[in-house]
Amino acid sequence: MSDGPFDFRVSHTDGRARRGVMRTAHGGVETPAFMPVGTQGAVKGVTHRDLEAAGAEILLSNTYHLHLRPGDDLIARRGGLHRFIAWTKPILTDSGGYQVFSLASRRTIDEHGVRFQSHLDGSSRLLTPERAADIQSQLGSDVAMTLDECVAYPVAEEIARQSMERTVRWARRARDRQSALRAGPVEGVVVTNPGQAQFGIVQGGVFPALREQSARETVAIGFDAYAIGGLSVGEPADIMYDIVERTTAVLPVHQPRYLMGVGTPEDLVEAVARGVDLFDCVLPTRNARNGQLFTSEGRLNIKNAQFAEDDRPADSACGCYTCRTFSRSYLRHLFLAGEMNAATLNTLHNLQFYLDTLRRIREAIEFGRFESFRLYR
RNA sequence: GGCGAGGUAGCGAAGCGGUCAAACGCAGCAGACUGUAAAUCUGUCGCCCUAGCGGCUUCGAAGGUUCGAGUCCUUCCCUCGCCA
Repeated sequence: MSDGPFDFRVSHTDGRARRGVMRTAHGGVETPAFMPVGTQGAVKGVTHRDLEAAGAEILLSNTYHLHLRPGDDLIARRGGLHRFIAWTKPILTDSGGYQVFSLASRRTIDEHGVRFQSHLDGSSRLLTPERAADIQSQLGSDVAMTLDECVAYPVAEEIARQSMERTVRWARRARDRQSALRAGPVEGVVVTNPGQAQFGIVQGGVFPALREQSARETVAIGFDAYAIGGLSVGEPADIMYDIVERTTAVLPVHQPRYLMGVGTPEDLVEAVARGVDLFDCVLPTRNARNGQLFTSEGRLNIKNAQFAEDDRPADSACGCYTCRTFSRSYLRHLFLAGEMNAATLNTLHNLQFYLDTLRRIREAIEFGRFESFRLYR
């Protein structure tokens, strides 16, 4: 585990829900927290200023994508990812493990690592646990994720087992590599953030026994926090909730739990109820660009003809710039006209909705009202 | 007035005797999206319904040839271009 600035303190609990603060080399994050996804060093459609105004305290970015373009060497020469993208708050970088899943048709995998055929120029790119750690060291994110294998759903138990066991072995290698990077100079690798933390990732598909084994063995390696990966890949929600519940039960209570890639607003509430502290998801940003708005009254597809002459804001309970200023009628027009403002305004709103939801979750936990919030929000 | 090109579903545009209610694109309508190869993708898109290799009415108009016509013939109407 890190002896750097990384720290996590739980200040309140309500049932299994926890409210706390996660400290990193670039500042603190109130948890439970939602991390907007900025894969390539930017959250699509909005500025950093917008993100801060909406209350974002931490961004997620991506090892694989930044390695391919503009390259982690270039970013290291710029002084690291924070300086390069001019974001002063915490950043967590995914390892490229999700690309093992999403780019399954363009990669081969073996014990050594994953060989990708770049989607940009077709070149062959090898990502190993060590390489992913090196790249993230050069990026200098506040939290580095270990390289894992995210398997699809459904998957046979034996396949899930082999994959999970390999992910544990990879976690060990990633841990050793980060320790080496911390212990002294490593040829060809620049450490742009000495205070970088490292999270291990639990896998095991939808099989409780595999999840428990994965959690136990990953915790035994010793990380700053633990993520639950490989969920929300197509399995029913109640299965996901069940796996989350069984997994958090095995994870240390004094360290953050991060549910990767999740989810819908309801997923977030249900996961917090099961002891999760961190989330990231592309839903608010991607769906915004595709015309779907998350509101206090459910999802709303701004493209629908029923909004053509609707003068109300997207969500009357929302205080974001979009909702304070524009009508559904205008938002629909912008979207159908292909104006890029449509993507921006929709993204602004969806992120505000997500960040507000987490804010309300934190308040509810703090005041011991989480269970009623969960039921009646 | 002469010569030439052309009139196909909301628009553009294929089609050159049967498998055409009619390719394809756009527009329209609806849906999907969960550690971002996504401002993307899917379905639908003449009318009717019990929604089916179902019924009905279409391809400028009217006649005709043919077992069968959006596709061939005749006449008419209308657009566009060039020449008078």
